[in-house]
Amino acid sequence: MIELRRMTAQELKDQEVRYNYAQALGHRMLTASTTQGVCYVGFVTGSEEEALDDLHTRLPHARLTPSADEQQQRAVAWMEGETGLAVRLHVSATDFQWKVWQALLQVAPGTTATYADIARRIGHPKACRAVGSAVGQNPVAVLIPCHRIVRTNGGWGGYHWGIDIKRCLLLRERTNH
DNA sequence: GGTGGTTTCGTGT
DNA sequence: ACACGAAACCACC
Repeated sequence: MIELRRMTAQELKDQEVRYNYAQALGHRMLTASTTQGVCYVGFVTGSEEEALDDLHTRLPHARLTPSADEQQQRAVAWMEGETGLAVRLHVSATDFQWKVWQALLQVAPGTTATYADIARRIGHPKACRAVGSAVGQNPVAVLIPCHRIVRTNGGWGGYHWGIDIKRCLLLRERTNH
């Protein structure tokens, strides 16, 4: 069970964020959290510093401290298949991004949806391109399954952390479900 | 089946 | 006000 909680503008402005590196899905990952929940999950595709840069880009006002906590550990366990635990997410979003990310949570494991599907589902049937942008800005990889969104014409679409990782995630889910 | 130009809309500047 | 996307559509070859 994934609980999605939205940061207020005030929370975004002055935020204590703890971050920690972990191993999941056969990759090195970076997780981060506020006192309210997990605010970032990303793949470490290069150096740890580069991964931290990506986190800092998404939360420019956060005060980053290296530290682990229970919500981060739950997120990692969830990715490894322990989906019984509740994981609380705490993310900053525009109204449009909020609708898109909630729609992503409705896409079941082992299945995919297209950018146009998501556009229809949130009531903006022509905003497929804007949906693409919003999907790409998802700060919580895997738990908010932006990797399950593909192109109408059958293409893979893109992936913030590299198309190879997206393919791995989809192939893995396809065989496990 | 593949390519290229056009449409479309939320964001960051 | 303007340019840019993790897109889609249509025409044309």
